[in-house]
Amino acid sequence: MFSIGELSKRTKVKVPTIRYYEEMGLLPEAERTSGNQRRYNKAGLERLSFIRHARDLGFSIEAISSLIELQDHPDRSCEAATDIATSQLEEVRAKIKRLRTLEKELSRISKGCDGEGVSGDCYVLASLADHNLCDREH
Amino acid sequence: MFSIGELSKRTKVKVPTIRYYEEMGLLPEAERTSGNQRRYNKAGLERLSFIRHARDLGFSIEAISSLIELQDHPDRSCEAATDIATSQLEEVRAKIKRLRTLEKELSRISKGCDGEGVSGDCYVLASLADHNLCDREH
DNA sequence: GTAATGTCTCTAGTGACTAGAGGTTCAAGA
DNA sequence: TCTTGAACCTCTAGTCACTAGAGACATTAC
Repeated sequence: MFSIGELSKRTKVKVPTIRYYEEMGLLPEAERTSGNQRRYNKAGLERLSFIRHARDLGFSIEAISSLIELQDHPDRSCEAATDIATSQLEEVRAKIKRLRTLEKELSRISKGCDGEGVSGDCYVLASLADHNLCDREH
Repeated sequence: MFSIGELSKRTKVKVPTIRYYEEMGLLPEAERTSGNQRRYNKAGLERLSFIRHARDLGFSIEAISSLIELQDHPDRSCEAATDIATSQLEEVRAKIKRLRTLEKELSRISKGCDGEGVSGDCYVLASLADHNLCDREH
């Protein structure tokens, strides 16, 4: 059994974040010492690692809730889990696509001004003011 | 002179968002009718278009504040503007990089399970539980 | 025994909006 | 001129996933 600080060190999840996950129902309510401090065991460590890994991959708290629910019932169909992962993948792909468009446009705009003139002549500011100076939709 | 609803239609920025921008100081306080309703002119339309364009490109409210400040002083050096644009570009590139890593990992994980088994055997859930099943850092 | 560190709960703040309540003003038609 | 209905006003609270801070209590090391 170890403290919340120790759990934090091992998982690299900050202490207030651990308490937050407990409040959100991602972590079960922890056991307590006589002085009311939380104590964790290996199961707690594994669950928090799971959460942290899923968060790192961009899953929402809600999605992680569903994934944990499934993990706790190994006999259920895992269709929901693969659905969640697939839609997360699609979201990531959509974000990449959008960011790539932004990147091209920002890169073009940035190159238009070396920052050595005055703002009245600045191509960056002019581009933002007038959408027609843009190459593509964004 | 036209109403906030008309401005909203022309810029495709929602009415409450326009009021929010005013509160944040991005838009100057609008003129009012005797009945206290906001009225805008061409200058207001142009400024809001500028803001919307910058937001679409991912600039923060704070960054836009600085850009507007420069726009209002055409005689100042535009170095700050190019700096802001460049760092926005770098941020976008960093995000893309991270998302690409996530995409690869999520794609690999998703392919590991067709969703037809039970969750006890699900590769998606197993991968999340055990970081060692991952190909790379993320 | 004492001091330092860790932990507790609670409230409020972040960014960029969005939603809703409850009330007022405007523009158009009768 | 009157009425109706849409648009507008302010204010508060909610979103997401935390983060910061206050003030009090617990634990650990010496």
